[in-house]
Amino acid sequence: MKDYDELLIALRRITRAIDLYSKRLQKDTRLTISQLLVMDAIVKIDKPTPSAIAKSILLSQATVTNLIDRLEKNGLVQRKRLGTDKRTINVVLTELGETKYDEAPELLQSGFLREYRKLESWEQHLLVSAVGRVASMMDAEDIDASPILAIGDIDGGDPFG
Amino acid sequence: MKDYDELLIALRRITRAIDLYSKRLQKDTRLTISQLLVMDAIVKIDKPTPSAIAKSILLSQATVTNLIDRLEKNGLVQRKRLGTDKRTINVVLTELGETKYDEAPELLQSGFLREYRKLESWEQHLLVSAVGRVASMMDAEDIDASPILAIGDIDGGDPFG
DNA sequence: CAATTTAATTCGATATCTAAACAATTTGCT
DNA sequence: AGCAAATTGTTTAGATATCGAATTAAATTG
Repeated sequence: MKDYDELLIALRRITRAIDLYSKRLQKDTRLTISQLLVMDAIVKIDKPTPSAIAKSILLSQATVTNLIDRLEKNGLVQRKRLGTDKRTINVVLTELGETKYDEAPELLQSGFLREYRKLESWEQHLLVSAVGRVASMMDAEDIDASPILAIGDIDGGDPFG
Repeated sequence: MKDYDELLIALRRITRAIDLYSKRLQKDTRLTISQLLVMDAIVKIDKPTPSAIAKSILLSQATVTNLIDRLEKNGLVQRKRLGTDKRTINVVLTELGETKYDEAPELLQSGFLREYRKLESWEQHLLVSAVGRVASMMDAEDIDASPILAIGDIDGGDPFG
């Protein structure tokens, strides 16, 4: 039993719940949470490029490319080269994309939102601030993050190539 | 701007931080967080079968099969049919697996743990309880979870308030 | 103009799920 | 007892998400 076991479990429950919700969304609407976030970013960012989208929703560029691929294949967005810099791509919603976006469901489980909205304002703030605190502690740059020492090399390979 | 945007962002930051840490672990030690959790379960459960492991670490059986495959391929665990019921499989650590398990790093980022351990006990409890609360609200069975309505209905909204 | 930087994509992994397939056991009914 | 039906344990198949590293193409710099 480690001192952080309970926290670890709670975090995994959350991660899993979000994943399962995303999969249910996909089944019902053909859109996952991540795909919806991309569409949301497209709507809200000025000239939405893949890199700008990635930055705004905290995903790697590679992941965003992948999500745009999928959205494009389903006819919800289009890639366009608009600017003078021919490397950059602008992503726009198609008409179908606009429609789906307007009809899009919430990004968190309805059961959760129902509960959340029942809370007193101070309780909501408490939760948000606690979760935000954990997030900050967790994604802070791990500066002394030299290799994790515990483990010797598994395959006996030469560490210096 | 939705009332839960901030929470959503914090949750995504956490999810991502965990994922990135898992990938770094994999690079350094050839083991991911999930794989370590499986090994942990094998050590702690009495006669560890895939289904018992799945239940104990909150993953689907299919995912656990996948993780065991990988651990087995790397020589860390073995599948054995021990009981009278020939359907069930027991998973055991190999000698190498034992060694790696003993040397295994923490399951949360060292930076996080450092911060976390600096907190007063009451603060730790506050965080754990807040995160736990969110987890409960999130993975509660969404009973009325008939299809997600938002899509294409929009004629008067939530039938139950 | 060569070298470097930047934007995007491709590549190769892993994790994760549901649904379907398979195998072995248990149950139920005659 | 005997066999079909239902259940249970595991794996397979087919998706998506996600990343870092390598690649490609275009722009910038020296």
